[in-house]
Amino acid sequence: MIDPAILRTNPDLLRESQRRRGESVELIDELVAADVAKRSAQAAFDELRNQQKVLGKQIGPLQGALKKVTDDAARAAAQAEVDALMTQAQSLSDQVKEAERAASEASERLDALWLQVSNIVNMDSPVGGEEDFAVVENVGTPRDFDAEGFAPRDHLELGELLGAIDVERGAKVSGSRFFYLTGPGALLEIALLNLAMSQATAHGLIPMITPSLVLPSAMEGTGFLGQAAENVYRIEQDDMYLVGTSEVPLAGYHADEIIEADRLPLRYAGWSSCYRREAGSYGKDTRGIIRVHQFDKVEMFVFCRPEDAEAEHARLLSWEREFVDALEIPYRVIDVATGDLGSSAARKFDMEAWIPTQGTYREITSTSNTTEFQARRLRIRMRDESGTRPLATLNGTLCAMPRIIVALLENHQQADGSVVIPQALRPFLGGREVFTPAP
RNA sequence: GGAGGUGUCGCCUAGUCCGGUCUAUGGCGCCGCACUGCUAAUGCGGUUUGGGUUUAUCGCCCAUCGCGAGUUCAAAUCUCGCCACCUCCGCCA
Repeated sequence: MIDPAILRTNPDLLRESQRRRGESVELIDELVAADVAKRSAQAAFDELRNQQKVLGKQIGPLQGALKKVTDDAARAAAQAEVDALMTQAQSLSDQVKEAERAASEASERLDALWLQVSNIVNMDSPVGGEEDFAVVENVGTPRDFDAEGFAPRDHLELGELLGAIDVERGAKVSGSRFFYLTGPGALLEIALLNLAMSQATAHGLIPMITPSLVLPSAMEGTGFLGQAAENVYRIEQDDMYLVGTSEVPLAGYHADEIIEADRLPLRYAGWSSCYRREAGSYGKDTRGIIRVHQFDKVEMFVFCRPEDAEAEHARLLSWEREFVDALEIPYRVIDVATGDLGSSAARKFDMEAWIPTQGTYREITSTSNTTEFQARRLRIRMRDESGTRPLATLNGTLCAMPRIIVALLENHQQADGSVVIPQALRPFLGGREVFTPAP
């Protein structure tokens, strides 16, 4: 949700943001009208309610006094007075109820519209759709397998050769897009987890293991029930959702809280399974584990002052790069275009790893500055000298297991199908230097 | 899953039986001011959150007693549903 004051002071900013996203500009006009309607309905109710309270305050004492009157004539007079007030109060009560109904309807209409508005884009984000990203930097050099004299195997072939990945049995047990990590594959994930967490704690992030099943409020608050809703698993029987990222439980962690400014920034590294329906991606990435319904991920999440958010965003990106650098994987960083930001992000940087057998870069991390958007929806505020106000939240992938494993296997493979383990990972694999094909 | 109990403005707490000066009591903490060599102590005032009104200050109005409905002229208080926590029982990795 966006600061409602912007609607009154600078609606054109909202219109421009919607335009850049390729979303409805008319929505802002509806919003302006609904905002006016809501305020006037609320004011009408407030006024009537005030009258009702004033009247109510006269009735109580009068009724008390009535009991003490002994003189018959005086009693009748007092009774008449009470009756008159009661009559008045009764008709007022009907009006109050009607005004209250109107006010709450107007308020719900306004809220419903607000929920449709995506975050205001950062004006530095490249404008356009998925293909209109800007490349920020290329890091590392893809290997020249021709020069090395062999054709690279893809990650699935390598994974099966090493006894590390089993998608066939994944499909047998859970259907397509599910997999097992076996033997060295399982050890590799655990090592990656440990490397990620040791880096995260070295930077002062608080390690977290989070719920992966959440209430609708957490899902809605993080903005995943908008355009992204079709990719979310819902447990209908209990009205809960499986999270697609621990961003959801980490953001929700401080919902409804007011955090003292001197505790900020609060930085977390959450570990959880992630579930994605991958609706509408039939036929895409059907081979291997690039696109799966369930995987594990270490996600960074930050709560900070809004004025620090951009610097914090740069910091998250630098930590993502540090991790991928340590794994010696070639990659590029892209500045995601406005049409591809998702509803919550004002700006987003993705890291894309070079995948030799695809001859292209594929997304392995993503870091978003969601400014105050999620904090407003989740009612997370901070308190400093100037009072109480929403804070900013940011998130970034530290290690999404399947895609890191894909990049690792493909980029570090050797002609005989073995895979060299990057130096940084070896301490977490008992000093092992290479994975070799199972006999 | 069953039975019982609890939920009040940062923390603790009064109020709930029996609806109306509850404009929610008191303490702690915190903020401001005063007093005082300094500190401490003391005194006075302030201290939930959100919205509206106001150029702004001051102020005024509305909502908010776990959440939501209901009864009533009027709900912290009565009724119903839900949620969370605690105790006991049952079941369970």
